[in-house]
Amino acid sequence: MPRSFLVKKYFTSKKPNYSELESQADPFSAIVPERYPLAELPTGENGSSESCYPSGLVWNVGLLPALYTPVSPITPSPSGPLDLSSQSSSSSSEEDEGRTSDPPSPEPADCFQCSRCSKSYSSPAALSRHQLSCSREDERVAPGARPAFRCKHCPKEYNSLGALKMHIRSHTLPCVCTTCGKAFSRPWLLRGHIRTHTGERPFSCPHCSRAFADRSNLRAHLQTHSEVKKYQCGTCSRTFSRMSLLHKHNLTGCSSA
DNA sequence: CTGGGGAAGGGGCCC
DNA sequence: CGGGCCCCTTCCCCA
Repeated sequence: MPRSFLVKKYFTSKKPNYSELESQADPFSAIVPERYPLAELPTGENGSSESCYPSGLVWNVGLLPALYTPVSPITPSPSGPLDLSSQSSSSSSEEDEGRTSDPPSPEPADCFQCSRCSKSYSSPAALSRHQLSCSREDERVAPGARPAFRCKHCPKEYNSLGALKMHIRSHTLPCVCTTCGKAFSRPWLLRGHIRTHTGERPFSCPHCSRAFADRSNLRAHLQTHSEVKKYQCGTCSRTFSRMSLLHKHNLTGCSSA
């Protein structure tokens, strides 16, 4: 599956107006809201609240047999699923025609592809990073017993139908932003995305005036206020606020190494 | 070049 | 079983 964050962003308003958000009286209430502060779904001309369609509308459960392969040793049932090659191709063409989160592929394809899951990356380093987690994932999925459900869009396998269904959403991308048409696998991903349109930032830093649309980004930001950061280089003991920074540090060669 | 912010993906857990 | 949320992770972009 193409990963949307590998393609150039096409949203225009990159920097929201922070001043609109600094008026929050109690930053802690914003950090730990009593209820998760759902972004208001756009209404009116920006679209209806149905930007993410209820599962019954777009996510047609009846299609499931066409989307996974039960590989149960008890029920081989080769005649069970539909012709999945045509199914998956029609589905992927559907993604290609607007359901995908990617812009219409003006760029050359990434040429470093994972042999396990077929994801593509633009550099060998990115691919090798991915393969670390991908192989761990395989081991997790199949520590000994063979998983029961296999995705028809990629080689991933799961030992529960629920897990597979969840995964398949990443192919079907049923949650569509009515503002920009971008599609997402889960409603809360769409809600987070909608905040990029509305500028809503419910997660405020208690130490400074910054606010964030995403709790994880706030968490990463909080590391920048900490003297000793979470991720430490084993060689030089330098600490970093993000694992990606530590990884970069290691890639570029720790000076103490 | 580096650090940090923004945006997004996905598995796991809980209800 | 499904939806919602948490948490971690990844990558891009920019100052």
